Amino acid sequence: MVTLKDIAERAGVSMMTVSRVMNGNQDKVSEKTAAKIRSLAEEMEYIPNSSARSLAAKSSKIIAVILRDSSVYNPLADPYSSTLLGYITKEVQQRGYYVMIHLVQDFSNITFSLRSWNAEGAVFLGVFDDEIRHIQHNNHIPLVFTDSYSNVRQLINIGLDDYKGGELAAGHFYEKGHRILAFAGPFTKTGGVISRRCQGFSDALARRALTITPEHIYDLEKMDAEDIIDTILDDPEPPTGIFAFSDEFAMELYNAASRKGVSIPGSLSIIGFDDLPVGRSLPSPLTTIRQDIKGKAKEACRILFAHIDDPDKPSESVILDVKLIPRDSVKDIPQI
Amino acid sequence: MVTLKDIAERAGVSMMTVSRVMNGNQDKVSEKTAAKIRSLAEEMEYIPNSSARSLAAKSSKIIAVILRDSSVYNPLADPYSSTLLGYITKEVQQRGYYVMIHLVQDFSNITFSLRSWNAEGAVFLGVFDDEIRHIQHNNHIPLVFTDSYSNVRQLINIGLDDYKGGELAAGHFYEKGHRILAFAGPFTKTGGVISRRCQGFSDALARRALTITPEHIYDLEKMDAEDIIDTILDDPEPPTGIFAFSDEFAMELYNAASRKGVSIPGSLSIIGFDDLPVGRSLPSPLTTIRQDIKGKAKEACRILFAHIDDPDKPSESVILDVKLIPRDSVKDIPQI
DNA sequence: CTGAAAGCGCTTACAG
DNA sequence: CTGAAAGCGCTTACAG
Repeated sequence: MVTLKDIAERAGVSMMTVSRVMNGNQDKVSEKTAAKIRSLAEEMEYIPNSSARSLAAKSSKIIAVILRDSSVYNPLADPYSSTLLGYITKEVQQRGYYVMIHLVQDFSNITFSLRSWNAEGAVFLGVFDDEIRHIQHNNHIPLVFTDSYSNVRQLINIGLDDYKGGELAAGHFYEKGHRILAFAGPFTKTGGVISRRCQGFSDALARRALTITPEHIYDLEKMDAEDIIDTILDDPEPPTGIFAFSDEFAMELYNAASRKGVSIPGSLSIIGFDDLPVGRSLPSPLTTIRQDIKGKAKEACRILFAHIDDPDKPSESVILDVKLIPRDSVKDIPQI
Repeated sequence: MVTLKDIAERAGVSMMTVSRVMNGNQDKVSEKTAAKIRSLAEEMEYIPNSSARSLAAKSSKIIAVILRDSSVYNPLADPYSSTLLGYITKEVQQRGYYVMIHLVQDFSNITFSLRSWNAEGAVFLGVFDDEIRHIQHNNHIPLVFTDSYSNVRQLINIGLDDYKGGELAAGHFYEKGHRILAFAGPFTKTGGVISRRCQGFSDALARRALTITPEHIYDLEKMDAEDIIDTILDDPEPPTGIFAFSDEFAMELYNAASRKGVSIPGSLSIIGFDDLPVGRSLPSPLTTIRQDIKGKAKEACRILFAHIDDPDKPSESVILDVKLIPRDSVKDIPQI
């Protein structure tokens, strides 16, 4: 293993000079010496030891990305989370930092890992509302949350205008002539995000003198796509349109409907959320609320690194816009 | 920050004794001292410094997971890769190790990262046939490849019986009365895996006196799902069944067909590969070749850690079995 | 069963 | 522009 010392000896300088050159502090080294050291480093295939740097400089260049784990579920099987993780990793690597993944069930562990590796920052995917306070209290590095709704002040969060997403869906259904609507999402699990989408949806309907009845709010903690279609089939006043909390679930609904002979959008219209590639390829391409996942990753990392550079920067949250993407999964119902 | 030294002082022992207790080498420490140290460590919220341990012991507890990156594509948007990554991460964490992700375009970089962090092992996702030799030459830690076909001896690879997968698909189509078949997959990109699936498919057909014509091998580097359906629609002797290289693409085909009024399996039958959840929820649930992604992750990690424990262990490769899962996307064509 | 010494490869904080 | 000294928090390899 080639070390700074080896290079220093062959260059006839001290370790410090080599260290300075390797770290790009070359304003303080003569260009001649610097060039010599650089070529020597290349020739000798010098690779700096990250552990040693981390120990001495207290700067690890490690960013932890933390996802909620469960014993039954693989968190990276969710396309939204894994896509976001992919973009975040790209952003982090581009800055010369490294990503360590942590799948956690319990948050007492996370402090251990963060501190043990002296992580310089962390990004949390998924919803961790309850634990935010606790996590922030124990970790004094920049912490970026995504999709969190929390009362904690001094929070860095990259979120979406979920409420507006709900409004857009309601508006679109309304314009297309739909009057009885439903919402489907997992209510307990994903916390704030889902309830905001539902709230925006129902408020926007209320403004148009429409109400979404409690029976038309399908809780995915209690039923799946097939159950929903069955329920609709038995419903004396069935909804003509459903707003699904995600494209992935919209697709499940779509397929469950097809299986049971309910045509989309003929008998039932659907609006999804996310605008994942899968929606575009459905037989009737999915009308959806688009969010910019890549943009979310970029913002998360921009803010994260701004805080790493300047720890005293006041915390800043970003709410990204969402957009209605009308495609073919919502039927046009002429009003008499 | 609490260090070994702090605990040692309060316990009235040397750092070495504390170190031994923290690392579980307690056979060499009196139970009384050990208990005292353990409770002190807990009280003081001691968290070992991984960088220091890594530097001193030359054991980092870091496993690198390496995926091929591209400037246009997000490798974690692929459900197979991200699912596998998730399971691998669970396995690694369970053993008290840490996962660092590396998305790489060029393999000269990977040696840098591996060495810099003193990674104890690496798992490669995706296909890296050409570069395997080079990677192995530069890195002398356990390296586990997945889905690789390579001539390199001394290779640790966790693969699948892709050829058999092709045979199973062919056999199933044949039994169901199909006589003109097609294959769809990206030929240049994914290297060996795809061509083995295709070869198994075509060989098994040949054994039944059927040939798959070159025009019926659709290369996804040159066309997409819609193009394939168009081609079939214009085909004087169209295939009645397509074997798609992945469930994800099978779903795209499925939807493209529906959009163009080609009913599945009425006019066109499809067999996928992987058995991802998405296939099960299609209107006609997808017949597919199942692979055990979780099992692949478990095997990869089992072998990886076996080699970390014993570096002289001879390299061992595993070929996991695949299985036909008949569902509803293949039509029964009665033979006259 | 326990400890003193040396060292892992780097950086910080000086001094010149 | 350059370097000698001290130290980051741990483990290895002894010695007793």
